Amino acid sequence: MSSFGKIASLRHPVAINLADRPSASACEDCGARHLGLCDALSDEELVFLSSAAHRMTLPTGRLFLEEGDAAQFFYNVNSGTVRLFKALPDGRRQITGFAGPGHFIGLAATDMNVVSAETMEPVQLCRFSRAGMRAMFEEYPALERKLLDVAMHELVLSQQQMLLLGRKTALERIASFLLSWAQRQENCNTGKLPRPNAKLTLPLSRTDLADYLGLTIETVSRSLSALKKEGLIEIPNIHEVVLLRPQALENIAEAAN
Amino acid sequence: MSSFGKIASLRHPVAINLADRPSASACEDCGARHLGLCDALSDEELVFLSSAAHRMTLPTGRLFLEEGDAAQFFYNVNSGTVRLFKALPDGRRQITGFAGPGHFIGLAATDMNVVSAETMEPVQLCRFSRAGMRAMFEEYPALERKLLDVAMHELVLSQQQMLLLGRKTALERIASFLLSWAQRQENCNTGKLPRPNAKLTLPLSRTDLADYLGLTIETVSRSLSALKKEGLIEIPNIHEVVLLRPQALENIAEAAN
DNA sequence: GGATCGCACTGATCCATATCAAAAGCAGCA
DNA sequence: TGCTGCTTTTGATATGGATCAGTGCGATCC
Repeated sequence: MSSFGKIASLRHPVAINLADRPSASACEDCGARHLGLCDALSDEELVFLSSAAHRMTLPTGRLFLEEGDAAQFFYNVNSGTVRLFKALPDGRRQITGFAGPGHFIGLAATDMNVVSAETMEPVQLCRFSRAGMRAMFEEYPALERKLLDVAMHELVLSQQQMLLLGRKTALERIASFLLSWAQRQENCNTGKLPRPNAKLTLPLSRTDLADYLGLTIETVSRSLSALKKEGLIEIPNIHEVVLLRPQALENIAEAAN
Repeated sequence: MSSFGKIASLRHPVAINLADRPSASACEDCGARHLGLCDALSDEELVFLSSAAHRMTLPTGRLFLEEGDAAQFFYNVNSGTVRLFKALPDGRRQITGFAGPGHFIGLAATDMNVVSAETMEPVQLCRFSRAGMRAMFEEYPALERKLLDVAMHELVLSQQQMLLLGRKTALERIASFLLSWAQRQENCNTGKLPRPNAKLTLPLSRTDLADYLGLTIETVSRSLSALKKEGLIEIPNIHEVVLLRPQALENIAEAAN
């Protein structure tokens, strides 16, 4: 099997399709190869890992990991989107992140899960036993290296999110979110501003958005309307946003003045 | 040299005193050994790593790592406390965490630092070159394993903090903070509630507290006063808090009702 | 002991966002 | 085509915490 170019950083979501390696191909959005782990491992190692994984397909709205439960497994998403969240007894909910193709779920756990995970669309996953994780690391240090990269990248994102939740206004949160989501889907996190008129697809409901940004759905809706009225974005339908003036959004998001 | 008991999880801060191993001893607060990395490495490996580290001492209020700068080094704290934060151009600040003895700083970076770091008291650190990190990992996989544990634990904490910042009220934030700080210093993060009348030492100013909890100093002050008036805490002086009724604090913190 | 300075606390007011209420859009379905 | 139920948007009002404005208080210095 041919070798693939090294992936320099984790700006692009790291994908492993352990149970289905032939499906690894150029990303239709950005052209990069979502190989991640596969890239770091020999064929022999891959065979081993594939056998350790269980491939599953889940329908929309399935809660497959619950905060407080024993952490038996960790997962790697192959397709679809998953929301990760924590909740308070009275129902208040904070979404801590979204996991798309290539993302890992359930790494940041001790013996219990610290977040819940629920599918937002039909989702394909590879499931790994946490118990066997240590043993896998012993045999395949490359796996561990990749996971360390992933964890450190997650940490960077969560620090950004803390700034957003702790100190930004509603409008700034929405602007920040639109840009970061564009990064995520359009330029594969190159750090560049999306081009004008970039079209975003949001699999999220307004409720998800509110729970991710620490706002209410009404405030989310009003802020989006405000950006629309100012001519910075267009909203053709609920699940699409067009970024007419990304630079202006960036100025709002980073409170540049 | 004698071998030390395995450290089962990362609930206890992981300390490495690479440049000064003899100082590793039983924690006066909890009796556990703050060995962390040392525990995972052989003496021979330790000697290598010690030579890779530069030991430094910094005075109070020293900004030694700035967001946006090239990420040359990462650090391990030996003594003292460091605040990690992100700031917006207009001066708003969000503290993303505090690093005490045994904590790592600068791991979650790509080629640039994503947070700034500033000492809150006189601090002793070991400094490592990031450039040499990969090479160190090749030679000493145990180092990587430990860092993965650390990163995953940080992730757990930051998810908790997102819930706090996005969804909790001022009073809930203060109560949550007091309990988590107690965990940190008193029972070495065993997950248990601190005992009644546990005394906390806060090296933080009210401004730090506000910037960590996403509040203003006035609200922090008012919330602490409210808890005092209700008889849940006592505040002998600015840098000390006595938790008279931890269970009641927990009820507030987790919105149990 | 008194003056000065930097924080912390407390009170009064304001405002950004939450909450409450209703209308509008939209998908599924008979 | 219209009915039903759900989500989103928009409008009116309420409120938690921010902002503004003192006051208090302990440390340092003379």
